[in-house]
Amino acid sequence: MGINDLDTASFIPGLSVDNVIFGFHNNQLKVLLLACKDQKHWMLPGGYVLKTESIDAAAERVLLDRTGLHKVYLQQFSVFGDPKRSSAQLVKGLVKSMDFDETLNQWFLQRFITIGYYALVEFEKVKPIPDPLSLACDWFDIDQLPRLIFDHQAIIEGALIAMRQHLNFQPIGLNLLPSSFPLKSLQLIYETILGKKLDRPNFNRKILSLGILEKKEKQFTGAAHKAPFLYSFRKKEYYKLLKEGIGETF
Amino acid sequence: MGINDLDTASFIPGLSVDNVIFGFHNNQLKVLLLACKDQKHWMLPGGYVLKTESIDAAAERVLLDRTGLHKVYLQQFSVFGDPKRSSAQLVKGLVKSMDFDETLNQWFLQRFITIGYYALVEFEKVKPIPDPLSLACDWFDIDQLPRLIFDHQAIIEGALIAMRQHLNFQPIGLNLLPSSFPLKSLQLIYETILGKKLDRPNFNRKILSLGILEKKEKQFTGAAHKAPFLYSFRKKEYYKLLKEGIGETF
DNA sequence: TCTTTATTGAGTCAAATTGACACAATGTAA
DNA sequence: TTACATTGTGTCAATTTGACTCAATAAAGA
Repeated sequence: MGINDLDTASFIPGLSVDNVIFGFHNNQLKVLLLACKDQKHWMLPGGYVLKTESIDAAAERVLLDRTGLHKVYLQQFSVFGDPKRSSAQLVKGLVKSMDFDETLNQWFLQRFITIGYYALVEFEKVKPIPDPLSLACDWFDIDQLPRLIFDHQAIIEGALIAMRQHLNFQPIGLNLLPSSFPLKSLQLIYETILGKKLDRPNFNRKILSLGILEKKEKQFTGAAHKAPFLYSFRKKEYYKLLKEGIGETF
Repeated sequence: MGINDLDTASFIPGLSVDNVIFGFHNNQLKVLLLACKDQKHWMLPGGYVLKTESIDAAAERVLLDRTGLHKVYLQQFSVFGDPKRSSAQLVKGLVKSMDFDETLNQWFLQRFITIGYYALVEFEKVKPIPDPLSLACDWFDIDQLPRLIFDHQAIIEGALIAMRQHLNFQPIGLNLLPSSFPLKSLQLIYETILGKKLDRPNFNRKILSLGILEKKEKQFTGAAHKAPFLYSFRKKEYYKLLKEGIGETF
């Protein structure tokens, strides 16, 4: 699809969705980003909402285009609606670096309200696909993000904060990890999201006591130490617990 | 302001905000609603976003218009963007019962995406004010809601679910209660939001152990039983705890 | 005035959970 | 054969929870 084939007339004007796509790899939480054609900024994979489409469907569509993944865990978490969230200057620079016709220029220069979603995907299953507006599509460590366009840095931070608050209500670990995984991976996800270290024996004891994990065979990783057991989620039990909120005392 | 003075040109088309305004009175959680002019439905106080205004500011403006309150606790919780969320039939009926000019008819017939906010207000301070599009403005018990327009029932339910998940992160009790209050009121708020009964002695023990409440004088209510002590929030300590999330073990 | 009633404040106690550790087990590399 | 990094398991005191009692008290009724 060429750039100028973007059929702006079929989209709701002034509204976009942006996806913060999280994956877990090499013991690190990662975010999928697109390289702007100005060669200076990166941006979140985002898109527009068709006039007949639900916003959730729009977010799914964007995710499919960028990752090739269907049926991925997607959670709307916040709307970003500051009138100055996209600096007019930056937009003009970006638009100039593209090869837009007049209609498209107008489209990109309008004020956008964007709906933030975070997506949790299994890293290994993703084949990053750049879109016609970008040069590349790549994963970044959550704590080593490049310079981002507009308020996209704030959107990513918002997603992390939202995840922290959702940790006991949404199946976050389940969707980031492959079907079987060592406990340490789950612990690292919790640590990254909560932004603090957890005691390993205590973490294991607690997570196992919830009865949502099933022990599987050992994994021989080739690393110079004892091989860990693998676990998988007992989905039914996990979802049941999440309904009430895990470990909510009140 | 007359109905046809609504200056649609200055608003972002297709976008609205709806406020679920909660108050606590007579030991009940209540929601502020407006009566539609079709005499059949009630609706959430909502409004549109000015082209130069942030969405948060729009929600504040609506709240001020309806309650007369400034600086109220407002929390965005979800976007409702199903293309069929407002039945075309119902809209036509409503529009007919009004006295709109053609521009306004068009305005109301378009597809709207609405951003849901919940507001927590001190019941006693509110003087409900109907708007030009409605017949009345009144409080309803959360468990005795009237017939509501569009997806407003779902929006209210969404607000409650969001509050349940925010209970340990947002100052929910503080904003619903007057500056001093008996512990039982706070307990009732927790019970309503969580949808379950709590043991009084245990609730008191736990909430007091957090160190966020300050004991004040006794209150003589005129009721036929022992007068309860009043408490007020120690805001600084409360906010400090909320940053980490109250009672989050992981 | 005495009793009844509803509700509050405070306390008990066994069971469960948490936090802070120690220590042995085990795949690879030196 | 040893060293090393990391895993599985265990301990234990301190704290918290859940399920209760029970006395205190403000007003209403007898």
